[in-house]
Amino acid sequence: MPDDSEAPGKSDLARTVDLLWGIEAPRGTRGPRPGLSVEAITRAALEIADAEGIAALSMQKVAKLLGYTTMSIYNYVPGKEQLIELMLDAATPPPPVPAEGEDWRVSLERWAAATWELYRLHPWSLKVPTANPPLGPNQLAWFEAALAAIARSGLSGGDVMALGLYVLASVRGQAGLVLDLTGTRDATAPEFAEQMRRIVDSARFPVLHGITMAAPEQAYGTAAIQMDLDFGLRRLMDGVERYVERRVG
Amino acid sequence: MPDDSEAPGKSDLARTVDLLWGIEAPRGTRGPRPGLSVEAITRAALEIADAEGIAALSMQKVAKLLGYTTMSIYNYVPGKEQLIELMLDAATPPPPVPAEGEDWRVSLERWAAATWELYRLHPWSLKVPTANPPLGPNQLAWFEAALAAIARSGLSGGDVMALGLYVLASVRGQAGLVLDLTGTRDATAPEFAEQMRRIVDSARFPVLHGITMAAPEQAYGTAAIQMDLDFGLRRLMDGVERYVERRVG
DNA sequence: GTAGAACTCTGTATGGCGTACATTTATTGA
DNA sequence: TCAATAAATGTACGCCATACAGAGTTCTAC
Repeated sequence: MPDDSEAPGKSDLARTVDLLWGIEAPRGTRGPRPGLSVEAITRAALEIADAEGIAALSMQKVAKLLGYTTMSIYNYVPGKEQLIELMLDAATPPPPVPAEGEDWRVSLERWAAATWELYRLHPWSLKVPTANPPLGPNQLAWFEAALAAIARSGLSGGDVMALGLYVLASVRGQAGLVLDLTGTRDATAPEFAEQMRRIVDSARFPVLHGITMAAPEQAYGTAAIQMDLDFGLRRLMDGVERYVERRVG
Repeated sequence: MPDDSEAPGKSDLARTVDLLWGIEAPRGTRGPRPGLSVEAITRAALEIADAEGIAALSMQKVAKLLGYTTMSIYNYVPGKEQLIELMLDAATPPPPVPAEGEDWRVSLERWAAATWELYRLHPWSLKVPTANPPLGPNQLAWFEAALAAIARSGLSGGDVMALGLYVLASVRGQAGLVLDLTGTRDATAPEFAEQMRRIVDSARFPVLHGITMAAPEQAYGTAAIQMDLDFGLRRLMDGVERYVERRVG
């Protein structure tokens, strides 16, 4: 692979974007045929992260899985951080396609559920040390799908973006909270509930106490929080409708 | 410090909770007076993370900052993971106190703004590799404050928790997205906008294209996203009011 | 008063990590 | 055929978390 600082003044961000979009400096014909590829490396890394978590991902493991030495990876990917950004984009499938004439609320709910599922499949993606916002083609397409649904609600430009970010953020946040709870290991929820009971005294945390004592396991199970997400999203969309009605009427 | 596996069957989670709440096995009187403390160690670690980010936090740096050897830290804290959980709780101040008779919406908005500010002050806290949900006294008190505000909206038990988690999640999520944008370094936003312009073509991403081309810098600035958060939260609360009215009326 | 238990702290060592750099090997255009 | 180019390897550095052994300090039990 040729020198990838083709335009010497190119920023890290720009180079990352090139990589994500497969914009490569044209490679010369001399030298040995490359045995690896950015795609193969990304796939291998993804496999490791999905199976063992992001903490277990190392350049050495990726290389070993592919049958090469560690340093050969660096012929294709500038470093671990960029590899992770490639992984994030590769883990994002095409977004759900709304049916013809589907209500915007249904589309958005489906989108949120699909996003949730995505984070469930790739829990590491929430804990990833990244400095850049999502700029890969798949991640952009995913977000575009949310915006397209929201645009059908009657909101205008800036508000569409605002709501899109809000919904994305809330799903991410919920997923993060739940994954903290369930972690890789399953069934920590009961133990968590037990600790809650130990700690949450009624004087200091009256509201929390009331809810926790009533039904702790239920309040903290994965299923419960999935329902919380639906509840919040529905209230949010109710509010949007009211907002649109008021602006129009 | 005495053997901390006092009750041998104690789980990791239980031991972490003990640590967070300062429940220590009573320390014997023999041996040298301890020169360090859990608090001092936590404070030092917090200082490093706030200044240099979580990636720069190492046990060696904490120890050096305190003038001790690396391993002496392990007399007070079982490992790095638990230290991070201590840091998370230590970074959480007492929550804002609502004025007498304050509207629940105002309380919740204030709470959300304060939470936002908290993440702005300690950006590392969003990227932290943690397996446990927040169980420290300060983090619980913070969340209790949100629940207390929401409880005044007229929602009932389970719905209060659902909405509390939803709002917390959305603030966390928004903060995470913004911190990806601005990072530690400031003013990546314009460069980000430039890359967006390069990539977002109108055929593939029509909605995103429309918004981005209209006012890219504005759409991605920190201030803008802060306003997005307010917008989303208001729509959410509108929806809650409608929900409560319907259930009551 | 003193032996030794209990405790803190240090020193050393292990195995892992990301990646810089120099070298070897394979391929091809001149 | 040979210099250029690129892929792949080997070696090395400095960092990391933490296990373990031992040194030094303080108090309890006798």
